[in-house]
Amino acid sequence: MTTLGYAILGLLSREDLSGYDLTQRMAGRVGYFWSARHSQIYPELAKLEESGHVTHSVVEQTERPDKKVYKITARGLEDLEEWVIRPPVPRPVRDELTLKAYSVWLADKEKAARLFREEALHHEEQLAHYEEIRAWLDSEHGQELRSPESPWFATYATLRRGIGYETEYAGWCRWMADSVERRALPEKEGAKSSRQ
Amino acid sequence: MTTLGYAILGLLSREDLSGYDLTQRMAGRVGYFWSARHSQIYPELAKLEESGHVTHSVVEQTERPDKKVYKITARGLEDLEEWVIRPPVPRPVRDELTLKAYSVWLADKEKAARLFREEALHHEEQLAHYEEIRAWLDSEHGQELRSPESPWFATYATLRRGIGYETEYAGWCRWMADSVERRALPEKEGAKSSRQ
DNA sequence: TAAGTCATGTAAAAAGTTACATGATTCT
DNA sequence: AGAATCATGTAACTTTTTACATGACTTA
Repeated sequence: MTTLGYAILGLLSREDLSGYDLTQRMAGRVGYFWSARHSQIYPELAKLEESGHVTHSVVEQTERPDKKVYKITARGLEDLEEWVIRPPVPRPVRDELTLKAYSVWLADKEKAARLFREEALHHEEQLAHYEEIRAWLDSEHGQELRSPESPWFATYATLRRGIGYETEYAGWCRWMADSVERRALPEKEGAKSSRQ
Repeated sequence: MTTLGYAILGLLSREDLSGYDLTQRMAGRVGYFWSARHSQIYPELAKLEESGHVTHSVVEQTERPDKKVYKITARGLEDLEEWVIRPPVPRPVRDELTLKAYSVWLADKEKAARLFREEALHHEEQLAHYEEIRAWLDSEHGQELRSPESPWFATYATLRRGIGYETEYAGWCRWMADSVERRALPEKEGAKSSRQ
């Protein structure tokens, strides 16, 4: 099974969902660390059904088009559980902005600084968004967040990863912008700021 | 042009290289944030030559097979410079371990802790490797590291990103391992450690 | 009435990985 | 003698993105 298959099972282990619902979840939530378009999701659901990992039932609606609601099977849950603790095959990181940084010595410094400031803003916005979710999670599911058996703990765990990732990325972007303008702080200070 | 094309131009802007050399660089160095196999590199070089971004000359060798050494053209340098300051189209992040974390509530907690400890080790090893390179860079090119016109500054910039990334990732893995075993520190302490 | 949302698919193209293919030289 | 390195390619397959396709209902 593909990683996308497990991403779908991970969502269906929490609630029954239609292909359309899954597409929405893949844009937000899970989409922060794995994503897929509906053109990938619908065929994958068909494969998951054929292999016995999910089943579906048609839900008739009057005000909306009818929909197929998918449910994870016992087999699906088993395979998902087994996959979670299996070491992932290391995939190469691909980060275009860092690749740009590798050639930044050739570029117009003012424009480069503008680019990295702009990117820092994007990551800070994403960070603010994560912090909002964190505040909501904390107020609504405070206790469960510390219980590893709760799906809310798992949601919180991925959120923490997102917060750490964006914090580090935004800090690096700011350091880059300052550095290309030769406004870099002395070495030790610079290192501190990029790590927050 | 594809991002891979710019990755290749980024390497050729620093030195003339054969397809084989480029393949090596894509495994280390640039490979830390962009990578490609030789089966992708050779066809891409042909395209870059056709579009006038690179040229090649055959270097005859006696002790090794002859090789084609590629050189970036003025056109190639121009396009590379322009690409560096162009905002990257945001691509979705795909991180399988974080996806696993999203379903960790279903898994055997002891095995999950083992997984995250193992992954923490991998990231700590990568971090140690980066720190070695940093020490070497500092001793060999100390002054140039602060000059944004120097390729060594650009190398150092990407290295800093790698160090920040691995530091954050390893910290999160440790926090995950501790948390699934319910050995998590109180909230504020946990947050501190995951950010290093 | 036009734009947006709900809902599900298929097709074509691009990007990336794995496998196939060859051959000389060098190191163990 | 066999494994590893240097050196360059192609083919098949998988994964992902973009585009094509349709249609009902709802909101502005």
